[in-house]
Amino acid sequence: MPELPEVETVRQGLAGHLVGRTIVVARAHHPRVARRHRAGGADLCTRLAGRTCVSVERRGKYLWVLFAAEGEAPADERDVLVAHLGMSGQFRVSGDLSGDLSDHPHLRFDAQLDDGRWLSFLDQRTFGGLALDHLGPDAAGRRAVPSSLAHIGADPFEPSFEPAQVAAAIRRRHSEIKRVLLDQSVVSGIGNIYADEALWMARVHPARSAHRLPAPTIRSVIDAATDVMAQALEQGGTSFDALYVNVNGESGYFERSLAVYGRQDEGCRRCGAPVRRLHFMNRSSFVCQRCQRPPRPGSNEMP
DNA sequence: ACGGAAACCTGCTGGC
DNA sequence: TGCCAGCAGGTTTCCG
Repeated sequence: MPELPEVETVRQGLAGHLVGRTIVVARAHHPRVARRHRAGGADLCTRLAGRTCVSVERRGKYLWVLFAAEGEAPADERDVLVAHLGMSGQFRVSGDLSGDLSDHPHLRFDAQLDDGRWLSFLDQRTFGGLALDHLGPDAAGRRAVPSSLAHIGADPFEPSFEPAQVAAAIRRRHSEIKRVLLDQSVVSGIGNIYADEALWMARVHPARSAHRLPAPTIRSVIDAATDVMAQALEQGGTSFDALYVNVNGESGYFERSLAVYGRQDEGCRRCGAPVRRLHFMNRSSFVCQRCQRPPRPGSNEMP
């Protein structure tokens, strides 16, 4: 569910409530919420108690809370709480529209803060999760990120993101362009919705070979992805239903702006031809078949 | 290295 | 009304 704009909306909301706050007590309510924390949920909660939040950061679809140093850990090795929302994760802060969540059927974790508020993590499908980690250098050596995220590439909103370099990396892949866009190690933050929107904007069919696309075309796909995610962020992200909401329990409004995603058999907003739904990589892709021409079978498109 | 499929989950929708 | 298949915005892992 949540892609970069939705996760960034959550990050901003969390930062407003968590920075400067200390965790009084933490509780895990479902075993899967801490499955990435090797020592388990009880250990996670014990270690979180007493920690003070310094900042909330993000790369791609991952969030992390940076804690104030305990002892003499160097600044670039500090402890963090890493979070991923998976398909249906939500962070909520009490005092918002949601009221008391302690009996919510999807409550997986919560923590009381020193201002009396509760931070709650709800997750219907339990693909999301939390883990304690520490900072370390990323693969490019450009930014301190949680050690478990070292393999994730920079996202388009990071200062270290170099569109030309990323375009070249994409072009080296002998794979379909949509598959490469969804590979978080190349560029992070893009999911199924914004991949389809970016490819539509750039008039590129998702099954085209990344290797055979002209460099300027790949660049235009990257620029389109950046633009569409920036526009979505301005509107608080994309919400189809109550599964995606910000920390106050409110929906985003970008759904009404989507050009192709979820618009099967409706008219392309550019040329009016019907939007088609393709089954691709075990998921759905939405394309305008007039604007986005498929690779010709005889073109040696996928060598 | 690449493509495909399955795994991890719950819940909703639509067809019969 | 009930049942079942299909589907959902993500990531990881295995297999050929």
